[in-house]
Order: sequence, then structure tokens, then C-alpha cells
Amino acid sequence: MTGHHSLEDTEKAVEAKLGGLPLQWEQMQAAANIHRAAAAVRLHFENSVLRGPDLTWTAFVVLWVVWIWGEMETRYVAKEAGITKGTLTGVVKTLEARGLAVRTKHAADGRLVLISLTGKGEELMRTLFPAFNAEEAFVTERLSTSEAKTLAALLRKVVSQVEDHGEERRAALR
Amino acid sequence: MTGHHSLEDTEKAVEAKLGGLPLQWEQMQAAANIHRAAAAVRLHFENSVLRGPDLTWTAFVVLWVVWIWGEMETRYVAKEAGITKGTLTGVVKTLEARGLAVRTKHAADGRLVLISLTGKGEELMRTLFPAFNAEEAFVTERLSTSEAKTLAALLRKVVSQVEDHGEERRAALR
DNA sequence: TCCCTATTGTTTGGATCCAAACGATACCGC
DNA sequence: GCGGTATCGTTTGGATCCAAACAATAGGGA
Repeated sequence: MTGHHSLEDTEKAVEAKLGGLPLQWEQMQAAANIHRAAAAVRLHFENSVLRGPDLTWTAFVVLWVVWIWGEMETRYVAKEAGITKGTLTGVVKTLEARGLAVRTKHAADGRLVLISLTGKGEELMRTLFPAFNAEEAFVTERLSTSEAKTLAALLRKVVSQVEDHGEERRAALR
Repeated sequence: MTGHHSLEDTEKAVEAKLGGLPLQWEQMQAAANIHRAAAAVRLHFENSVLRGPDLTWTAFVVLWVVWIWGEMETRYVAKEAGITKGTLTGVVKTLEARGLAVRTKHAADGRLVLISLTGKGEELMRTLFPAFNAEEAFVTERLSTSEAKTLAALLRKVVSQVEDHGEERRAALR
């Protein structure tokens, strides 16, 4: 939507294509922009602060979660990081190979695996996070603090809508 | 941020970890939620409307762009869809194999490749898009029309900030 | 004690995804 | 014409990413 076509161009083209079909334009704009913004922001981070330490976005998020909360079971890390268990296995494997995190078996429950940061991982986050947060401030620079708060709140509504009713909705559509 | 920890818990843990370091909390929340929302929405779409036609999110976006704008040069499709040229090559290959899109050489400029939809692709979009838009309405159901408009506008600010000043920012950080 | 079910992390298979290198084509200046 | 530069799409290499199948473990009930 941000290419060489203006918003008005796009709306006209869409309506021409749909020919009178009712369209939820504002909702469409909102949903589409969520992804544009996410992709743009992610790319900016991977090509700025995450470039030096050679981390992907996901790897950083996993590090962040474990850094903040400390040693943590795999399933919870996946949930907090917003990825599946399978994906997490691969990411942690990468982090482990680079000496940033370690896997530990749970003492009581043999099914569980605990993930924690190494000293090197802790040290990395201590220096990296302030720089990361500075980029978060950069990408939201055109927003006032109040607007940033509003943005976060509106997005939270979307997330909770999908998390609370997504499953039943998908079931109903099947 | 939406796991089993509350927002207040997270904020406390982060501040404890940072130990007095100044933190842009609202900006951080906004940036983080963009990705949470994007991932949640994308997953919902891939597991609902896109499940039947077996399309990935990206494949659908590419189809959508070409559907709306008609035959289009590869570079513009990539830009509109928000992916790199290399990624687009692979996606179009998939779409072509499934008979939904075709590649055509540009008559005058031998470097260019035009992408367009087949009849089958057109037909698919005609039936699929209304269902897609209905899901866009679903994920934004907790937002009023006015809020949806606000959300789109705030996100647009983020996107344009990164697109307008991201490159120089990244250059300055190097 | 022994099965039966539920839960957890890993593996598998296929499709993205990006950056960077690459080959082909166009076009500009001489 | 003609070489040098710029632009375009493709290929390559490596890392995700998800869903689904899988193996291992836990825990309850007969």
C-alpha cells in the first residue's frame, strides 16, 4: 500500500474490482498496515542493532524473554516469544551453538527442558538492549507518547480478539 | 507479552533487569505489539480463509496486488507486496505451478518480467477476497470504525518513519 | 503393578524469507 | 558503434517458520 500508488488510487482500484460489493475499508487498511509496519520494523532492526551481533529478530526475542524472566520451560518461552515449539527448538539450537543459551533437563519432570542464558548471553543482552530500545524509540518517533500508548492498546485489542475468539471462529468456518 | 505474565509483571521485571537505566516503555510496548498482532492475524488467516485454497499469506498478498492492479512488473509487485525480489521469484514460481499466475517477458525491455493472473487466478480472487475481508473485519471486531482508522493512521506513521529515515539511520549507526 | 491417556520437546517436510552474488539486458557518453 | 555503468530478475546459502507426526515421560485408575 506504500508503493507508487496512493491510498486513493488503491481504494478506487479495489472498488472497481469489486463492483459494488460491500467492503470494510477501514478494517482492511488497519489489518494490512499491521503487516507493513511489522515487516518494516523488523527489517530495520535486523539491519541495524541486530546486525553486529548477527541475530535474527526471533533469536533476539527469545534471548529477551529468557533474559527478563530467567530460566524458563521451553513451552512458556515459545508462548512468550510468539512462535511454535518446533521453531523454538531450532532457534535455541542456534543460540546454544553460539554460546548464548543453554538447555537443562528438569530435575523432577523428564519431559521438560529449561532454557537459560549463559554469562555471555547475559552480557550481550546487557549491552544490546539499550540500543534495541533506542531503535524502538526511533521507529515510533513520529508518535507522541500518548499516541504510542494508544497504538499499543489498539493492537492489544486485535491480539486478544484473535486469541480469545480465533479458534471458535476458525472452527465455525470449517 | 501476552503469555502468562501480565503487563505490570513484565514492566517490573524489565526495570529490575535494567536497574535504573532509562527506558522508553510506551514505545517499546507499541513496537512489540506490532509483531504480536501481525503474527496472530497472519496465523488466523492462514488457518481460516487461506486454508481451503492452500495459500500462504505472502502468496495471497501477491495475488491480491496483481489482481487489483493488473499485469505488473516484478519489481513493483515486490514493492507493493512488501517482500524482496528474490522472495517474489519463489512465490511466483509456486503460483505459476498452480496455474494461478503467469510470467510474461516485456516486449521492449528484455530485463523486465510481467506478472499477471490467469483466469483461474482471477476466479479464485473473486470468490476468496470477500471471505478474506470478512476476516479482516473479524480480527478488528473490537475496534470501532473510528479506532480502526486511527490504528491504520498510527501504523502508517511508523511505516513512513522507517521508510523515510531508516536508511540514513542505519548508515549513521554503522 | 500395569495400562491408557495426556503432555512435552523434537523431528520432518515443505514453503518462505532475506542478503548478496550473479548473468543478462539497456543505455549513456564518447 | 562501443565500452562502462546501471538496472532487473534469478540463483544461492543459510535461517526461520508452521503443522503434523513422533518418541519419551508423567500420572491416574482398574
